Amino acid sequence: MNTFARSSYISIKDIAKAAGVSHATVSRALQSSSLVKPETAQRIREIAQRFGYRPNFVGRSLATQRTQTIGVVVNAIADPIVAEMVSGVEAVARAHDYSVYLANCHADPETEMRVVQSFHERRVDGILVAASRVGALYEPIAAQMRTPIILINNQHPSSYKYSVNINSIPGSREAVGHLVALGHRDIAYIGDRFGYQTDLDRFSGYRQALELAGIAAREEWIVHGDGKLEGGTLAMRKLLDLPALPSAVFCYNDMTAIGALRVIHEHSLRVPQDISLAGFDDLFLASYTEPPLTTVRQPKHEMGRMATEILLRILAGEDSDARTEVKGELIVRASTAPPRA
Amino acid sequence: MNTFARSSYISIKDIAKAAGVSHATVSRALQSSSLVKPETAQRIREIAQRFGYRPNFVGRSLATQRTQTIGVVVNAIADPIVAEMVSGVEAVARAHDYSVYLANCHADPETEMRVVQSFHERRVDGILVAASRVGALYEPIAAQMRTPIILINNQHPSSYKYSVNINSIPGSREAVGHLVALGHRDIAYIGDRFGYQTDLDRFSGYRQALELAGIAAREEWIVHGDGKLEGGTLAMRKLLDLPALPSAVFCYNDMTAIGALRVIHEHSLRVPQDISLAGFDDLFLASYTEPPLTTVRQPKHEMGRMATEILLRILAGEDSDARTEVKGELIVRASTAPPRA
DNA sequence: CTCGATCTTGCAAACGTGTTCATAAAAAAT
DNA sequence: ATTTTTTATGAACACGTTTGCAAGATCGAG
Repeated sequence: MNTFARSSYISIKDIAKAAGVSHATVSRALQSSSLVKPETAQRIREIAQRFGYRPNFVGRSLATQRTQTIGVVVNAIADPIVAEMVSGVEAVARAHDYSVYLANCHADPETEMRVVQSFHERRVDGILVAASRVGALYEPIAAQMRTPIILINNQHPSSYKYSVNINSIPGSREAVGHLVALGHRDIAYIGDRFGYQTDLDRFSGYRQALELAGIAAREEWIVHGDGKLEGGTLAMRKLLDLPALPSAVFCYNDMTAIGALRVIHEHSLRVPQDISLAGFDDLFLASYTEPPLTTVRQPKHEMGRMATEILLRILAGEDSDARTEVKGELIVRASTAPPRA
Repeated sequence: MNTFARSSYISIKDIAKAAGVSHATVSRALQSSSLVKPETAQRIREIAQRFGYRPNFVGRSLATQRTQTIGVVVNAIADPIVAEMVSGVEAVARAHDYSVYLANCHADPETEMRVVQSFHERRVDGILVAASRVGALYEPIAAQMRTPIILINNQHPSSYKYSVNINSIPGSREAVGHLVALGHRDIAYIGDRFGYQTDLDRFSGYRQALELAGIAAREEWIVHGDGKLEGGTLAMRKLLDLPALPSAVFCYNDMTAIGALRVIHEHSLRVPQDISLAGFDDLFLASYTEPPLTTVRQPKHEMGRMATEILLRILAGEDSDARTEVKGELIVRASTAPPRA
């Protein structure tokens, strides 16, 4: 046995006894209710201070039916995009005296729902799910649990009542449009076969930009990675093995682009002289690759903040639908240039 | 008002009424206590199932004085090392049915302690602090709170009872030794002026390796960044402005090294032909820089896991001191080579 | 001095669960 | 058939807080 065995903490009753009042009065005094005489309140607060009293949130939660806690479920904590989002969530949560539970679901829908259930059992006030694979299927569940669920970048092909999504279409259209404007006509796309809705959208933007320029898409220039660096390398290898090389490559995300960049260098080709390269997300890293990467900035931190603010608003009793959409901003760096003549 | 207004959930009492037993029996049935007749238990479980009953952890926590929750406080959620550690923590926590609170303290000791307090008020069963600026000062606090605190990479110059630290000295000594073995004698160090204990240790290892080789350290080749990429660039510029250039640079961490790498390239120098470069941490990125970075691997995920396991052991009643130390492993990649003749 | 109005306070119930203790019922032993 | 033992159950309290209600205290006006 060690020294951390639970034994009685000092509670509101202890200081009630010490102050010679009822514990109800102590409770009121500590929340500076106007129902208690100022001097008594002061005296009680001093005693509480002296005793080192700290309120017990568990008891309070049981009484108030509120835990001041929100649960966040993500696919992979260590993913830089996710980490940024969570950082945004945590910032506004703490600013409003909420704590945040963090849990991983490894992109598995069943685990995702199990985690949501576990959050519910802990009676979180609200739940945030990033890159949900469950999407609008939550609507009945949230209603039954009486717990609001907000989705960030819903990956299920459904429109959910409360969500913050990045609309990838204009961003990728703009990125590919930028390549077209530079004079490229042979533009490849490296997608993410696990990217679900997001991959579809980015591919959509790619196609729209080509159509707008009257360029026919070429089947063999559409390949897929896994959204991670490795996948980018494999996909880029496939492209470089082709008889006809594209002069530019638009990638599902920065990680994919970084993988592609590496393979391009391995083949002694130069970016952007031989091949232009663009990504999506604007990871911290993107500005530090060789050359710095042209990409579409996804406001990760911001999106975490927005989702949390929506949640807090719902918890405050407002009931506006909140299908918020953000757009990416094209950031032109050194990895894109006109094609060789 | 929206649909998420709190109103009564179904509780153990509801299904007690439905089953025609007391709520005590239901409680027992649901934790499969041997005190209740198997058939009754079965019947109760079925009714609970049908009612969609989910236990309320708040009530349970109040009764058991346990929340099955651990709090994690970190300096910056989005820091890749931190994210990896948290990922390790979450994995073992969830495997043992613990939930984890995550909070940021932005490397500010006061915020750090405030967060610890807030975790205590929520009656977490234990607390993990990564890169604490408070260190052993927690000993009395943890005792008073009756809540175990485990430190990961304690940054306070004090030895704390429960901690998992990386001992940077052998790792950096090995890294610099590797440079020496390659034939380098002019080796610079780029430190982290906010690195506290860790910076001291890595510098120590550097000096020991030099001493071992009978090389005198040169004041002007010891510069400091901020542990981040930007700091690395500034520090490297300072080195490159010197009349006498080092032939190798050992960096406080990979981020610093990546910054340095960038500046070296800007000056049209090559790594490793002109300058060898080594880092510390083995970030995911380190193997994807140009050239891949020689570095010392810090087992981030592992350290998160270990700390959590220690915590769980303490919570199970064991009371062994646990000053665990891990070592880094030198990973030789392409950024180090013999100096030019 | 009395009466109503206004403060201040305590009592008790509530929140949802776990747990101890006593007792009833059933089973086993005599 | 009676006593002892075992098993199953419920009543009651505990956990720490909030809160509606009522009672008591205080005060000012008449």
